[in-house]
Amino acid sequence: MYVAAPVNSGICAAKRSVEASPTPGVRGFTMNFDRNEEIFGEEEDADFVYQMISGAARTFRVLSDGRRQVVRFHFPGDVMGVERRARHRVSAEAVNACVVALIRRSELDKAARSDAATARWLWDQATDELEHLKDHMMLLGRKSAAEKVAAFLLAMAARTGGGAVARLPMSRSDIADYLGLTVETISRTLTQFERDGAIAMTSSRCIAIRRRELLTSGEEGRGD
Amino acid sequence: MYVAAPVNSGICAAKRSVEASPTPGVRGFTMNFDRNEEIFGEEEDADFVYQMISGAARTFRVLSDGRRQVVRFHFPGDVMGVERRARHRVSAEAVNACVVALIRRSELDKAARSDAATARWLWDQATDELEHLKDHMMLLGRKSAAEKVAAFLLAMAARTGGGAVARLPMSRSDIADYLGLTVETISRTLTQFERDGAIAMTSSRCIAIRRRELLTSGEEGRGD
DNA sequence: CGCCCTATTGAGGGAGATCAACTCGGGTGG
DNA sequence: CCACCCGAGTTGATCTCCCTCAATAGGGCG
Repeated sequence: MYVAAPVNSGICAAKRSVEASPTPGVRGFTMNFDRNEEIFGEEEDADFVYQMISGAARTFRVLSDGRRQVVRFHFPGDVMGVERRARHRVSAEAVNACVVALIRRSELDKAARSDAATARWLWDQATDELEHLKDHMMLLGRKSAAEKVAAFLLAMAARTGGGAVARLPMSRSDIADYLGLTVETISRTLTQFERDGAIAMTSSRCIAIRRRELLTSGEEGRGD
Repeated sequence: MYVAAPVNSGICAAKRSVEASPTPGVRGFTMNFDRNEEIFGEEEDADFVYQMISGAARTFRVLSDGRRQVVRFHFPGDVMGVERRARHRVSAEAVNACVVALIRRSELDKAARSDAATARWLWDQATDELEHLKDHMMLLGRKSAAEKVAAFLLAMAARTGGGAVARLPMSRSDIADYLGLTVETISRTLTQFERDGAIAMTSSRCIAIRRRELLTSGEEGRGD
């Protein structure tokens, strides 16, 4: 069950700073967010596109009864808030303290119309997300808990430390809502992986891959 | 909503025919496909973008052991095969006999660079699919079988016959692989809905919505 | 009419959820 | 420095929803 995180307001004044452009041809500014702070909300006007500079964030949707689905975790370089319509379709929160570059959508659109590199960048961001979501649909709809957790560990390991160690900035609850499972199942599955010798947990947020082959059954091996 | 111009069918012998453009500023040609025929395959070169003229199609991915996830059903006006990379990430098949317009990707890209309307059209297609996939992730990850089937029925009813009747061109197996369930569960859930008086099944492929309120619990009511 | 594919129904089992207790670890204040 | 506290994580017991396996019923087309 998702419970809204307390948001420390009142420090917004100092948080905004003029900054160099993280994207081709468009200037933006950065904001700092604390752990669990909202970056933007579902149904909010999609006036900005957000690019992660440092830290990690999650985008997600919540049902009226509190069930939550994490759509994606975002790391430095990743973009959030690219939408078709005037309003966001997901909410975004900081997983840990992070810095985010905000680019005004109107300026980005204008730049994209004249600058091919910006248009291309925007297109790549959208189609990159499409690919990710298609992959993740296969996982959500058709994979077992063990396969889900294994795939997640390998993906997290791939993006940090050369694939040998998965560092997890997010909580078990975040992982559960990302994989369509519960925290208990995440925990039990990791314990089982450790018993099998597939992984070693230095701490709950730092997991070494010991025997990759035990985690790769059901992998699709596209390797791009 | 894009409505297809009438296309002269019945010329299956010569499946390819030069045809007018379904998209702004780009000429394409159409092809006819029989039920269950492949339109394009995963890992095939993404040389074309495909627009449905008539009939229905499914895009999907398959794991090595045969598990299948249907990503989306496509109806007249919908586009398939918009990709970032050089190869398709999903396969597409005809659900029933259908006509599809093929637009060469290289020409579409060229047109998009010079023509704002084409660029806009391409962008809308991609972001439209993004929205759909985000909606569907919530369904796959966090909804019960009854909620999944109910949402599917309402979505299908919405696109045919003013929302009162859902006409289903696809099989139970297609629906199951779309919703992350089994055919048996689909069947049982529909039977239960009928017992509850929520629906009436004229035939297995034609379902009337009788008491919409019984199907809308857990709906998110965005209404756009 | 008979065939084959699709859909439905039934019985039983299992993967993962739920409910509950306990442990761990990091931060805070005395 | 240590006791305390509180959130995060783990573990256990039980339940249940949905899957699996199996048999039966339609329904379209030759």
